[in-house]
Amino acid sequence: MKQIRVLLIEDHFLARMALHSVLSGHPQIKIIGEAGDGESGISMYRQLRPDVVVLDLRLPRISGFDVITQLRKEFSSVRIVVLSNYQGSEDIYRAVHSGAMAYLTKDASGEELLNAIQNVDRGLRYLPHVALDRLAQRMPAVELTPREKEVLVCITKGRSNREIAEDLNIAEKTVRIHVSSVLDKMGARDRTQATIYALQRGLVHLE
Amino acid sequence: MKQIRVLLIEDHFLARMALHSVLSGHPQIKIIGEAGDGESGISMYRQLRPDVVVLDLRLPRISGFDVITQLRKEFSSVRIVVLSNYQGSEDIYRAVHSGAMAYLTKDASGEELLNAIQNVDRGLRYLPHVALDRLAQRMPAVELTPREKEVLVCITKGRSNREIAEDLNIAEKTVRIHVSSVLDKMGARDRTQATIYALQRGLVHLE
DNA sequence: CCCCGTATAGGACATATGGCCCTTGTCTTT
DNA sequence: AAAGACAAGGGCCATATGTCCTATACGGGG
Repeated sequence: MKQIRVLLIEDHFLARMALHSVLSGHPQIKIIGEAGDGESGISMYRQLRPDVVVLDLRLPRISGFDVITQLRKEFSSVRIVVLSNYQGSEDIYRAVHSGAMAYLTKDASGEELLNAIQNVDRGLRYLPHVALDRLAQRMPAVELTPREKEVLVCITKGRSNREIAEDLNIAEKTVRIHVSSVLDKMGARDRTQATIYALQRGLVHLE
Repeated sequence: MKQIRVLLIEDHFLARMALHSVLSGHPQIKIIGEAGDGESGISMYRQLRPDVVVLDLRLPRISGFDVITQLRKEFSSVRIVVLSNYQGSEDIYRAVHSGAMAYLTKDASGEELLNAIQNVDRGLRYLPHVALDRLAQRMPAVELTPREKEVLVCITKGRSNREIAEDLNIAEKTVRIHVSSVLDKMGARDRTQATIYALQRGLVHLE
């Protein structure tokens, strides 16, 4: 029976231990490598050519998204299972559209993880109901323009229109325009709601 | 050599596996029970009387804080190590003041966890620098009154002053008063900043 | 009994915010 | 060449937000 060769890319020690003990208990899985950050994860992929990568999205230095993009560029057939703490629609969307084949949150069960890995190894997607719901819920995906994203980030930092104008070296009038379209596109009534939605959807993150 | 008898209270399967594999690998630790929610955790404590409890703060149904409070009421000498995803000062503060002896985040190393358990078993506190920093940082802890907390919660849900007035059945004028003192006490300039701070400090949580 | 904290609320006021109108200039796509 | 998206900005205006001052009422602690 063919074993699925798995590479773990996960910075949290405890989470790595968890994955290790769940997966190594299963005869069909063989963990052939573990990386604690994106760069070493990528270079281990180059050397080991695993069947499936299990990837955390929040990594030090470079993000999980970057890892997906980079791996897809070099190895278009790479099979990636994303394992994230965040269930914001934006993270799911970005991960799937970067080329991830599965998206699990860290409250997943062992079976779910196993199923995901097996499916992904066969080239099939694996998205739990929650993830699909979030994606659908996001669907009215009115994309923000780059400038609007910048403005949104400022808003979620608690900056006033005037301050944003100074930050971006534009007139406050222009900031208002951008704020208006951001609110419109996000379905928010004011900047506080926009901030909450942006955080919920994973468009921005705290700290 | 005396073994430390540990009870795990943690709802996430993967996290339980992680704790299990980290701790059971160490000869000085013996896991004598695992619970997936607060109620069963408390009843297992009554039966097993472990030396140390390792507790997650986010649990289904009743919170980790409630577990701490309840256990402290019945067993004043209970030794609790809190393991949380959240590093907001409010969570740390509430956990420590409820009677937790240690506070670790889930990016902790194996050694840290082990040290924490050993210290706590001997009746000593174990708070990493980060946790102490957060506590200190919180210190200008101007307590919000009950009403102000209610108002703050409404604010962080994106409600307008008028809506809050309807929610709480008071005049909008009164809401403004409460909002003002909330902003003042939190050092925020407007409701958006208050929302951000409240989330960062763990005073409220999303979803 | 009086003071303080809390919750309630009115009046007045300055400013921030957000909506609606319109214009200009630069790119890209058709 | 025309159409469309994006960025920048002016003018006008209604309303939301937040502050200051004053006042009433309830409750507990000194």
